[in-house]
Amino acid sequence: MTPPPIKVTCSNCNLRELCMPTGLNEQQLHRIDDIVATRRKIKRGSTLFRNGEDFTALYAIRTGFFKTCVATEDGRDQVTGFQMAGEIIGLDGIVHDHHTCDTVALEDAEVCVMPFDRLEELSREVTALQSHVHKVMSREIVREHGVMLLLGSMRAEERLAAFVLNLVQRLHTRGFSSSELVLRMTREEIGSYLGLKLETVSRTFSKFVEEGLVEVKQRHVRILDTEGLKRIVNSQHACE
Amino acid sequence: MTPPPIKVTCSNCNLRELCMPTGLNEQQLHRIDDIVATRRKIKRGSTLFRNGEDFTALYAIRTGFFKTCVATEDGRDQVTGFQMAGEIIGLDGIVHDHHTCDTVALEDAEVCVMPFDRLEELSREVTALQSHVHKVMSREIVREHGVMLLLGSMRAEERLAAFVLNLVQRLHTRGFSSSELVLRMTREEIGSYLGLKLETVSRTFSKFVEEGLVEVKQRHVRILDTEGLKRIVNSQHACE
DNA sequence: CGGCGGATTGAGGTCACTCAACACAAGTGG
DNA sequence: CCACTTGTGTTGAGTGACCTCAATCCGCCG
Repeated sequence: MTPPPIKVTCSNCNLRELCMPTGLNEQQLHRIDDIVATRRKIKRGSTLFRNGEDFTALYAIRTGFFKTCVATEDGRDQVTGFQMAGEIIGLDGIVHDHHTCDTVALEDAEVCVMPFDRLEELSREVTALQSHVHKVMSREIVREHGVMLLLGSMRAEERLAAFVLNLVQRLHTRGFSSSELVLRMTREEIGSYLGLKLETVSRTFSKFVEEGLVEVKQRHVRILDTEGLKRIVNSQHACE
Repeated sequence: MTPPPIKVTCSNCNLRELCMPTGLNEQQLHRIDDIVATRRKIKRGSTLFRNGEDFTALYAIRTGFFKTCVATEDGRDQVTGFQMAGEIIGLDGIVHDHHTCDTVALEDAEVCVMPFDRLEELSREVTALQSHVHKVMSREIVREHGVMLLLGSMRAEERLAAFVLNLVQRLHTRGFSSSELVLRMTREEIGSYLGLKLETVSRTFSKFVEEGLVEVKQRHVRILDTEGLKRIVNSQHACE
């Protein structure tokens, strides 16, 4: 069965700079430790929460990789984001006290459970925490603006280039290579996120390979020409 | 004989239910009046704030109609939303202390300026306000999920139908007709929001007219068959 | 080894785009 | 009052990017 919940502290977590406010004093840091009630492990393929479930907590990803997706009544669904270590998920649930999207682990994962009532309580007392919560939500809004721009005005090549660059950049800030990455999601999931069909994603990858921009072996991607990818992203009609 | 000037406050504002928390007691209500520092009038066509400007306040729309848009370096831009009375704008600015999008008045407008530091201060003391701020931000995140779904997986007719239904529904909750509306934006702005070209928007409107779903005379739209529009939105091709 | 999910590639179709002409309303100045 | 402009909206013809359908391939795992 599940092992007994392990008491963990933010104050000694190496992801602290990613998911918690910085510049706290000793006492504030210890108070923040109380926010994380438990950790929870999620097996690859299973959900952290589903559309319709009660909202009780935000989750900070400790390890692993997630996708979030929304669905229409008629069954279509749309991946709204991919999340990795240090990122916060569950913000969608605040407004109606239940979640409006599914969050699925794309590899075995572990999250810190932060009960939202406790988070609100403490952020009334610790200004830095309050500010942090606001910034986390605002960041998500800005991120989604970027996705809307991508979906609304870019062509396939631009979307995929932007996607790869974004992923590798985020991985880089987490200490990984800035030129190599392993995709944790299928072509279909990439396509759903980018508003493309999986075949188009595949073809576009192949085109990048032909042009010498990347090497692709299944889910392993090596970027050969970062600047070339950037040029694709911000030039509506690549003139070469 | 002009009536004595009535000080406009949140506590006697008829939009209170839309932009402020409900269920406050007398004392809390008066404290909230202090949030609104000033009001600001914005002429049609001019901006409330621009990408890059310092973030200092959120704005509650009292009257008028806005669009927000983001832009790429190479000049393309994307309308990320249309906002009307009672809605809150400026949330994008919180994360980096400066705004990352433009907000333009599509008709003469007036907003309540709510300095964000004061809002944070008061929401540390008034729980209902804190909760409200969180919900406003979460609502924006959920709204954007919906737009991503629209941009990522719907065809032109579905997008436009969803757009019109959304607009008229929001107008209806503000006391306007649920079957008639005046578009405050151009076809091009609608297209930018929906990820379509203006010609496609125009053609799709014409198609709706042919099918007897709506009447369109320039920017005046009368909905003849709400159910028909809804059917277009969630069952265009429900085969998967 | 065979089966299976995921990825690639090809051929053909279609929806939305591009380019272009025209319509229409409101405003401006003669 | 009209001619002219300007901004906006409509419509048509042709094109192209992406989709659909289908076959095949690859890596993984029992």
